[in-house]
Amino acid sequence: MPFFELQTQDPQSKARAGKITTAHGEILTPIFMPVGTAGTVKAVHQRELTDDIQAQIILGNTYHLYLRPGLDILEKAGGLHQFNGWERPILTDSGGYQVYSLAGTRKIKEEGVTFASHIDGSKHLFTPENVMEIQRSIGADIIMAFDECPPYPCDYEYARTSMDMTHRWLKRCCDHFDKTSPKYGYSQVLFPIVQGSVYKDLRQKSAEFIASMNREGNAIGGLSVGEPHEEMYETTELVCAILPSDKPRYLMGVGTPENILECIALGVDMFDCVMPTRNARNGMLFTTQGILNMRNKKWEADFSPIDAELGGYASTFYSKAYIRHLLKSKEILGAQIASIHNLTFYLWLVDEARKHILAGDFRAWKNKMIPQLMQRL
RNA sequence: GGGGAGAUUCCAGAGCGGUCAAAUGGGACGGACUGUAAAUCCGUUGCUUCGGCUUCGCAGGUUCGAAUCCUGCUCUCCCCA
Repeated sequence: MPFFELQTQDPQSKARAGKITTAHGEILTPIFMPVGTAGTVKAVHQRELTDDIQAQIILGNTYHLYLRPGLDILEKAGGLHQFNGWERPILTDSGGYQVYSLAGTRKIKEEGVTFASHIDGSKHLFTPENVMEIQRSIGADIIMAFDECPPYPCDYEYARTSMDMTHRWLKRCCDHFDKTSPKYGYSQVLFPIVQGSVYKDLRQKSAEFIASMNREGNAIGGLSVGEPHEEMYETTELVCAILPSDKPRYLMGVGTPENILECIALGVDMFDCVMPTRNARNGMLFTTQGILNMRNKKWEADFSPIDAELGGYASTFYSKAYIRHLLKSKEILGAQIASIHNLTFYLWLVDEARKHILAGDFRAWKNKMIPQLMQRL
């Protein structure tokens, strides 16, 4: 069984539909992957993820899981799947994003990155080699290379130096990955990550290097860190043109519904983002009709459902007024319902995209949907 | 009946002669959030024609100047009977 099967190429864009096969099941692409950093998609049960949201794969995070609960517990459990009861595929990020987000508490060297734990301040060195080991212990189906996600803006010299180091780290990741074995009896694959900030020559060089490593799939990192959308799209387009079309392309950390549809049109197959869950907890709902800030007074007495058209229990059973009440009262159920709804919407979005790719009218559908989905209600 | 404490801007609660339209919380209203240090963070919250103008239980008074000091009144709360 091939890891990736390209099923349809949209005639009017670079959009594709495909199928990824892992030891824990298939993933139909394009796909959105809910983020479950600490072994949980925040505020959402596994059963809700499968039955209501129809998530096909979720993320975990190397840095967070290594610090807590720790590798001994994960290994005793038999890996993350056994530990959290999620039987479908898992992808783990390598901690490369924490090199960016925890910039204040880490130090980068050629050997690796030393983090001061955000939990207790203790020092931990992450190297390409031990990050592979940690991800073997976590047991994700897809694991990520250890990289540096540089900030934006980022001057050319920094971007180039950082990219070169990420490439050297990638070789070390691949070497170590290839000479080690899975710990739980099923296979894992390693995705390398394109860097190079917003510099086209660097991105081209990086994409060529990453493609040459010939792994089962490839990722684009270092975007959606504050750059203008145009730069994000141009960079994604340039990189997608170089990354092989017979392997899945994963755009890390993206994004808004608009970002996702535009990048599907550029040839991206996989996405992840904290936006549907974090923003849900903070009161923002994404719906088929547009974006709602549920804390706004205008929903105070609106007893219509969140999104009747989307369907699904959380989106149709509860009224806007009730959700507003829960969120304003900081009741836990508000975060739960909002998170389930937003993820249901995100999975609906990529499923619709896939259907329209298969039907051959993706581009027209995308152009019609973006203004509708992004309007503020 | 006796003794004591207090009334501050939506609420709680600082302030105790000028630097006070009045700290700090909360609430309310608005905003941010993109490989999660996030159930988090930020802003606004008396009126204004932006010169100022009315506020700190009520009424007087002292003072160059009062939320802050004095007198009376009204109302709360606590303790003992």
